[in-house]
Amino acid sequence: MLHLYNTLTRKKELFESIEPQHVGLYVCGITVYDVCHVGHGRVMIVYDVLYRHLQAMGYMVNFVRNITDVDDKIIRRAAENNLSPQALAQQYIDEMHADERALHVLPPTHEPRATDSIESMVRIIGKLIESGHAYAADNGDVFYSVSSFAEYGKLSGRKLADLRVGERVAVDEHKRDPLDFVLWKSAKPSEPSWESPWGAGRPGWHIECSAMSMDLLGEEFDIHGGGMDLEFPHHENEIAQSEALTGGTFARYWMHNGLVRIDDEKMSKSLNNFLTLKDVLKLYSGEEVRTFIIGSHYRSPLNYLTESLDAARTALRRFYTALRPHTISDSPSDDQMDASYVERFDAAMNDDLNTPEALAVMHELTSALNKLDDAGEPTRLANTLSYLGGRLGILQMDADTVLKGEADESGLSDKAIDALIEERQQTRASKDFKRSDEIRDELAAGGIVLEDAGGKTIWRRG
RNA sequence: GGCUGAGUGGCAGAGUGGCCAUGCACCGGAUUGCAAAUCCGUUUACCUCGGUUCGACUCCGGGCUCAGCCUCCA
Repeated sequence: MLHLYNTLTRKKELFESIEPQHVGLYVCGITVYDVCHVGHGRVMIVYDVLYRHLQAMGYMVNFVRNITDVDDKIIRRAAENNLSPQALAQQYIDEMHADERALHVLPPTHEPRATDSIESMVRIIGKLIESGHAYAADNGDVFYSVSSFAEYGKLSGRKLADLRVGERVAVDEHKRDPLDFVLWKSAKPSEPSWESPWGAGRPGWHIECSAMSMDLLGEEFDIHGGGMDLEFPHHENEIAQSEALTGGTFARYWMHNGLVRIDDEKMSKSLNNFLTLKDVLKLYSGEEVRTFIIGSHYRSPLNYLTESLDAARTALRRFYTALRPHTISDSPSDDQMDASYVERFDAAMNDDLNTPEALAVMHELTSALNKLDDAGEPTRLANTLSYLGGRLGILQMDADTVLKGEADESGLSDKAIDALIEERQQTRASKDFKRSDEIRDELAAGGIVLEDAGGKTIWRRG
């Protein structure tokens, strides 16, 4: 019984899919004119967790996450770098995929590019003009007429009269109403363009999501997600275009994730205070970043704090330390797991993806696992912990490998460490504790921590 | 100005009308040659003012503060 908070109704609602056992999910992806920042990482991870949870519930999920590969900023950046817009976009698409892999984000079912759906956009725009919802200006731009759609504002809860038009941005003289937005932009000579009944041009931003989602999910689908900053105007405009076109409902459930802050200030490209995923991934593993992000609820603002990233690192170390001595089944059956923890985990996830609560269940499970001796069937709990980690996209690596980490260039090799540990064992056996402690200090200076357990010594980095 | 949403212990962060979140940090203890890891225990809380109630951090109302959107933005 999954409940999701629906921005349309401002309430948590029971999720019911249009078709039993199938879910259509559309997420606004990235405009590829620069490398991804932590905010993009949050979107990737939040909807990846939703995707995994829906699949775990038994749904066949058609997950579409688009790529915006034609846009003013792409054109400008490409010109600055003497690249074609296509080449620039491709470069950042590759970078984005590398970031996603590092964060253990599953590929969506479809990853359409705006430029592959131009025909659909032109078709939709044509129909909107026919039905009086859009008009072509004499300069070749086509605008959507906001006043033609009676329900405009229903997602973001605003009334047309309340919007502060022109306060921050000059109003385009070609618009009949200042709130009208562009569907088709006439192209300047050097820009990428496509032929249309209104002359050579390129699509506006909002229309592409309507076209791609309808192409791949149909006119009405289950869930539409994206960052909170897209709620207005982007998603409001998507609804206006799509529902004016079809006369029906566009997306049933609208989900919006909270924004990432840094030093308690909004992170954005225009403020130039954004932290790129690549920079963060130099300091923390993808799994650590992921754990940090699911450590708060997806609708809350998330402040990037070194302390919080460190806490995520410590939490993962605790999980992996508990798993380390056990042999884990890759896909454990129900009777190889402890149902009570799985139930509590599911209950948390079904409550609008309460991942912090889900992690709390995993921590309690870890405590229980650490308390058990061999007679208490610790493997069951270890399997459960590993399984639940997988549900969130973490804990899927070999514990020993993760905890040992990788030697940096100047660091001690695994072989050298093993040799020192062997020497320490001998000095300890002969009660030469002065020397054995020297060895341990030496290793500690190289970031190696020793743990003596059950007559054996194991080690980890960091 | 309009529309959203939020205010929880040293930090992060859930949740509930009356009983413990959880993790990290701190303190005490167990274990250890000493550590590490682990376990046990203790400490610190619910912005403010009213109201409802036997009882509110939890419900209702006012106030204060903060954030997002109203411009491109995930």
